Formats: sequence, C-alpha cells, structure tokens
Amino acid sequence: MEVKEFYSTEEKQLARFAKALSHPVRIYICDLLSKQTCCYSGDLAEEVPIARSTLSQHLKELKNAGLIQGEITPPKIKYCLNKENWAMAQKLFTEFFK
Amino acid sequence: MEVKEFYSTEEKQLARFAKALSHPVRIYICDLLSKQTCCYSGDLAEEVPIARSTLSQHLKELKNAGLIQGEITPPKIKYCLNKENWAMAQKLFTEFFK
DNA sequence: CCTTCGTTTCGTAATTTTACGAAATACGAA
DNA sequence: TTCGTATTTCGTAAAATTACGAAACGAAGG
Repeated sequence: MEVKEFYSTEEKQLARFAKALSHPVRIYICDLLSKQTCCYSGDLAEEVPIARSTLSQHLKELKNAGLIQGEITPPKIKYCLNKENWAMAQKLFTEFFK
Repeated sequence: MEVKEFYSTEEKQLARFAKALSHPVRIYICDLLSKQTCCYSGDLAEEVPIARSTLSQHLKELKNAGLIQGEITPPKIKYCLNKENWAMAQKLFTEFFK
C-alpha cells in the first residue's frame, strides 16, 4: 500500500530545481548557458575556481535535475540547457512568485 | 588582504534563495504564505507531516535567507513573507530565467 | 509564584553535499 | 595499437542538512 504523498508533484519538482540552483557555481553555469548557446566542460574549468572533478560533479547534478544536457562531440563534451525543462522551471518559479 | 570573489553578489544571493527553497516543505510554507497573508507555526505543524522541532528548523532557514519573518503575538508566533526580499527573489529569478 | 501553552533550542544520528587528487574511461590521431 | 586529450568516476574527508524527541524558554493566567 502506497503511503499518501503530502507534497504535490509541482512542489517537489520546484524544490528539485531550486536545489539544483542552490550553489553559486551552478547558477554561474546556467547563466552562461542561457546567454550563449553551449559550452564545454574544459572551457568552464578554466574560468571557474574549482577542481575539474568538482565541476564535473556540479554538471552532473544539473544534468540529474534535468536543467542541462551534455552532447558528446569528441574529444569534448558540449553542454547546453535542456530547453524543455528550463521552460518548465521558469514556469514553476514564475507561478510560485506570482 | 581580501581574496577576490569569483561569484557576483547576485549569483550568491540567488543561490542563497534557491537553497532556501530546495526542500518541499519550505516550498509549501512559502506558497501558503504567499496566498494567505500569514500563519502560525502551530497551524503549520498540524498540516505538515514533520515534527514541530523540524518545522521550526525549516522556518529558521527561511528566516535566515530573509524570505519570511516572524512576529511574536503571544502566545503564538505569526509568520509572514518578507515582502521586500520576496520581491528581490522574484526579480532575481525572473532575470535569471529570462 | 506556579502552571500551561506555543514554540524553539539542544543533543544526537543518519544522510547528503562539497571538495580534492588519483585513477579510469573514451575516443581520435599517430 | 599505443599515445594524448578531455572528461568522469573513485576514494576519501570535512561540513552541512534533515530529522526526531527531550528539555528549555517566555509570556499570560490562575
């Protein structure tokens, strides 16, 4: 028997997006990706003052939250916003603050 | 000598707000407060499926992030949105997703 | 003054997050 | 196939988050 969920899908999804954005470097990355179309992990690594492995973890979290996606273009990996989910996040936040 | 900050004030502030909103119960609380004007910790405790002490911790986090404020009206405490910071969060998120 | 009510703080535990360097992986080029 | 480049995963450690119940607290009422 399923325990009844207290929180709505929207609430959980919004919290999930918020969590993905709860670190300055992830804000920075998304901001960059929303301005230019895409970027490479390596290019980011040169800008951002953290280890590459740590950056990779942050990218993974954004990816898990669905906000970005990575496209392999050997030997690099090109990251872009996931437009669909980005729009959904935008909508959820807009609703929330309305 | 101050180490130069990599992240801008806006980035850090946005991450801070996002962090405050990164848990469903805190989304729930803010949502409630944005719809009705105010509410009491006790009333929340009856709705929400967590211990009162845990709820108190969540309220504290929202307060620390500046999103809500508590007003003592003995023997209860009335919580409201902090309108000024709420507007700021709204603006930062709107900018961010634009 | 002592009790009660509403709430928060304390003590504690389990889990998650953040961070790093070393090692592993994937792929194209030599 | 071996090398070099780009990136991720692993192993690890420190710190933060989330959760609970018990205890403490502050103000009003008896």
